[in-house]
Amino acid sequence: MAATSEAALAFRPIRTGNAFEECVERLLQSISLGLVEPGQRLPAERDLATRLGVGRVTLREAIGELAAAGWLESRRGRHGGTFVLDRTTSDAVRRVAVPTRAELDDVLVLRRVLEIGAARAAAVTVTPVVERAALTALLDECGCAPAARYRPADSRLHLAIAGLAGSPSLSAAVADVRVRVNALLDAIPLIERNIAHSNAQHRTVVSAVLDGRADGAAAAMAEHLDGSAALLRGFLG
Amino acid sequence: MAATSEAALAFRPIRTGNAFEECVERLLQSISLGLVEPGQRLPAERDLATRLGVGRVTLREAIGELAAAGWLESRRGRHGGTFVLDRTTSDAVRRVAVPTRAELDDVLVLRRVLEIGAARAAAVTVTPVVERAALTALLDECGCAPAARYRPADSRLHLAIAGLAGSPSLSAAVADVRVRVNALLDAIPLIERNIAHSNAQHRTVVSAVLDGRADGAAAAMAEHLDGSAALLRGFLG
DNA sequence: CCCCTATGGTCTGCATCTGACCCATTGAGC
DNA sequence: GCTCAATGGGTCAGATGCAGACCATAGGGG
Repeated sequence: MAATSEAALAFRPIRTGNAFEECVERLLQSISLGLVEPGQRLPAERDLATRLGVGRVTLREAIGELAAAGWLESRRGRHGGTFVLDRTTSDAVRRVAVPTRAELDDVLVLRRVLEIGAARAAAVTVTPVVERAALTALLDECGCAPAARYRPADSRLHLAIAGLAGSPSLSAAVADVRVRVNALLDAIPLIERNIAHSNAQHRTVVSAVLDGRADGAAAAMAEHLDGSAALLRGFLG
Repeated sequence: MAATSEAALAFRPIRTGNAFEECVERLLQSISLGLVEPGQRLPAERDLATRLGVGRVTLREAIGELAAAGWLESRRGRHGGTFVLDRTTSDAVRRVAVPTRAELDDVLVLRRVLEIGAARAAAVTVTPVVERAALTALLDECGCAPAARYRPADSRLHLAIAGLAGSPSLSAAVADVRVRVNALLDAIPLIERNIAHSNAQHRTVVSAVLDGRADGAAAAMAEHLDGSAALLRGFLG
């Protein structure tokens, strides 16, 4: 039995899909995580292709697909570029493959470990004088965002907290796991009351982080995540 | 400044190398993490290629490279296969690119978050009656292993603890970060006294996990990791 | 002894991906 | 108004990667 799980670990897949699909995914993720906002311009194709480590043709195919789906728009010329559209129409018909119980547990356990650990590490590392302004601004964005834009604002705040830990790899891992969780959250209703509750918990987390209270930050984050996990298990489990 | 780090996150590379190189890496990792042991047989090429998500030709090139380097040996025929060689000769001339201070911090912070979180989760999930035997066996392996085989035994124990959390994604993340840390550890001397110290800490961690003491397991793991981190920072930082 | 089976070894055709090159478009500044 | 620079748009050759078919080899069972 140990041998089975060790083999699963040793011989797990190297590549999940082709470069084109991964490009589409990554760009969609950047939008849904709020890392690039409506109206904003993406880096130039040549630059972006280099950063993503794919060929320009491949990147262009991905951009083309997202443009056709109404997420992006490309403009030529001197100050042209590829721009993120607003898409408030919320015609996002998300394909939400119903997750297995095992898949749900998998991603929720991973998120718990990563985000609680990141919050704790952030509290230890933080220099409040520098970070207070940024974090409170993100808190406000969460508070003011209309329901349709809540998820990206929420993600940005969480990523900012994780980023304070100072480990790019940790930030990337948190971003990846949030993408997986967001896909699940899109399958369940977004209730106004839950948003308010979340915002209160956000304030508690940020306050603990800024005060350097590691255990407090971890506990507050744990409570926050467990609330969202309970929602997911209730609707999907 | 926030925008910079967000861009770095959103537009980070999709693929780190080609399929062939990643295959070589993965197979080497499986060996160095102790997931496949000397004398053991790998899955048949067709099977392994499917699991890794690469073509059989690509996998064969990777195997060929490792065979040329003395890590693997292929035998044809009815009960043939690809076997892991012993390589106690320790002629492993590891290319150890000296890491930046930033890279060192990056990987150590990530490891801290993942492994402490995993140990805590393991303590909550564990069913001692089932797991006690497996964990104590791995503890013994660590205690008895000659210095040349210590690193794999150590890794197997850590991966087993992480595996108790029940999240394949978490296990994979721990495996990945341990590979990175092991590469650094290979660059510094392996001192007998440190091994003894590590083994004592291992016993404390396993005991806390089996008793279901989450905070105790986390604290013990933190102490263990901080010791190794201090060594790395001392030699490399 | 012969045949069957599970394995590594090899070849071929096709899809994908990449880097390099040139064209088309737009607006800013001279 | 002209020119220039920055950008998207497109094409092509070559490299890489992949699925499938087939061959070669060794051992086990009839």
